Amino acid sequence: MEITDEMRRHSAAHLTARAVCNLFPGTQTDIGPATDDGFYYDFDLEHRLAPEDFPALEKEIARLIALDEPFVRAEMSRPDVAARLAGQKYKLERLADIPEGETISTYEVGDYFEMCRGPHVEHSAQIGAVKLMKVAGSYYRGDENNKMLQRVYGIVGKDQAELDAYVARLEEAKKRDHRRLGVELDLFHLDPEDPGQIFWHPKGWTIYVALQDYMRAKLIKDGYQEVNTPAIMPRSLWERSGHWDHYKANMFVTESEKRVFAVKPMNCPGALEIFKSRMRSYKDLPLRLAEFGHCARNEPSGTLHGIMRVRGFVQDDAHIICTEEQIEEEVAKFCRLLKDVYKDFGFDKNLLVKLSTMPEDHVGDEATWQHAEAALAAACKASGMDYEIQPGEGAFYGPKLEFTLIDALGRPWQCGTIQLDYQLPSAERLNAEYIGPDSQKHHPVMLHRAVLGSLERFIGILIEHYAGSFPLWLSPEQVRILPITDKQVPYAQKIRDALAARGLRVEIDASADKLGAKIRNGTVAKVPYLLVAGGRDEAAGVVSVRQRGAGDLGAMKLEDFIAKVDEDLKNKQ
RNA sequence: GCCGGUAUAGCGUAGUGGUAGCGCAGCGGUUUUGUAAACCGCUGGUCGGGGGUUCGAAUCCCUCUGCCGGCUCCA
Repeated sequence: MEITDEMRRHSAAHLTARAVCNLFPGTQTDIGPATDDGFYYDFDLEHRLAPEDFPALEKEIARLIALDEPFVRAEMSRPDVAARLAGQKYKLERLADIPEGETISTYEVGDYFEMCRGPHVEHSAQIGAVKLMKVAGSYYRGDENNKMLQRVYGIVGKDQAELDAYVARLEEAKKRDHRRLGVELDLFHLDPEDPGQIFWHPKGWTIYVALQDYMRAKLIKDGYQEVNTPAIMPRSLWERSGHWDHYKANMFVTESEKRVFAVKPMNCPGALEIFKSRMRSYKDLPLRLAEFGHCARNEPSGTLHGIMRVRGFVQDDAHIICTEEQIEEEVAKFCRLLKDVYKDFGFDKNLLVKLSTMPEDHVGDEATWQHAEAALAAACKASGMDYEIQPGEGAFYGPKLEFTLIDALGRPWQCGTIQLDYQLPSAERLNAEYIGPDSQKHHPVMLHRAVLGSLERFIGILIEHYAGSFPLWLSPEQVRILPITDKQVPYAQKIRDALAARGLRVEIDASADKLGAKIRNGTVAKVPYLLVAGGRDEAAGVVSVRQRGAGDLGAMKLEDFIAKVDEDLKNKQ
């Protein structure tokens, strides 16, 4: 039998549970699966587990591995399993979940018994080396109304060397963390006094604007019209839209002269207000209204994360108001746009596509839902993207496609999305109408969609994706000119003016530093091109080009450098 | 919001009950330099806020806030 990583991780989880039970008698165990990069196990015990407990636990795990006992699989009857699990209340509840008639398998290693589907390693020494990483709270069955258990996370290596290599990789990944690079590269800061709100510094805002301009050009090419709607809108509107009932806890509410207003958490009502501002014909559909709308959501404090999850952010939002027949083509059109955009950033294998289907709590009849889900699926397939289905994870008003990107530490973030909405334009909500070919009034369907998701989150992903070394077109400082002595500063200014006239973002390092230090500073700042301008260069009318990652390219004429830069910009390098 | 951890200068950190240190950055000066760090000097901290224990608290306790790791939720 081939021993897989998953088997070793899952088996390590069992031994971790055994170790915790050995060291802390009376521990209640829940479940402990393998994950993409290790495993976890959930426990309920009096003692608060802490990293200080890890050395003792790891020692015990190592001891159990060294015993090299076999993992013995058995199939047992329900009462027999229940008898063996006596006193383990979570295990017994899990046992009760298993449908009648299904085979119940168990694994036993030494004196440790567990109900488990497996598969496992044959004997414990095959696990390798185990390291515990962190302990965190986790609701039983993932339900916030349940008791919070203690979850221990661990990683597994075939041997100590592989484990060490994995830990080293994690350390490297941490260096890409956007929270760290954001400060190091002077892109933005977050003020503890105003949690979840971003202060964009000149360099970060340059990236932001470059990304927004890029997206704007794509939208206009794709038949969108850009609009802008108020940041603060009245309670009455939010009541009609349904947000007051369903989303109030996440809204910042304010007041003026006894009237209540809320800062918008979403842009959709604004778009529909524009649609409704005059009589519309079926000939106006699909109407694609794009908005870089700034939204404020009062997210729970524990969910905030750098610039990925904040309370103030801008979506590259758009609302497509169309007929039901137009849904499929509009979704397909969106998928093509998204794919085209993501390709420019090299997102491919770290992209997950999910189709979230009808939840239990939903509006609308089932046939409509099925039609809508099929339309999303077909459009997704038509653009050549594979998706996985998340049953019951759709919004109450419609199904959605979610496009999730992975950050430096392997955490998923939903970025792009397209959601079908029959509800908001309906008579019960904002009552949007158009005149059909039959001269009668009809309610349109609305698609909420974003390609990047939020600019803030997407830039966070980009910082980690590029490890701060942005491609030329996004780099806040594209070229830095390094005069070797004060004498070349006028020459440097001449070059700077010539490049700036072409729209490039250029700075001069006129400090008293030596060339070596200027190069180091430019390298640390991850500037794509450093142009050395010394006496020799000035005499020859050239610049000595140093490219990020490639090093010294030697001297070249300014027009040759410009041609090179144009090439990079064209290729989004 | 929940569970756990944590908080020392802009950033990285030392300091376990007895006068808050170091590196980098910043600022001033000297140096005018050819491909990853010149030299000298200076500034900067009511040790996250509040309360308590103590003759004395960065250090021990309580509490609030932020942050970190997860969970729930989400762009």
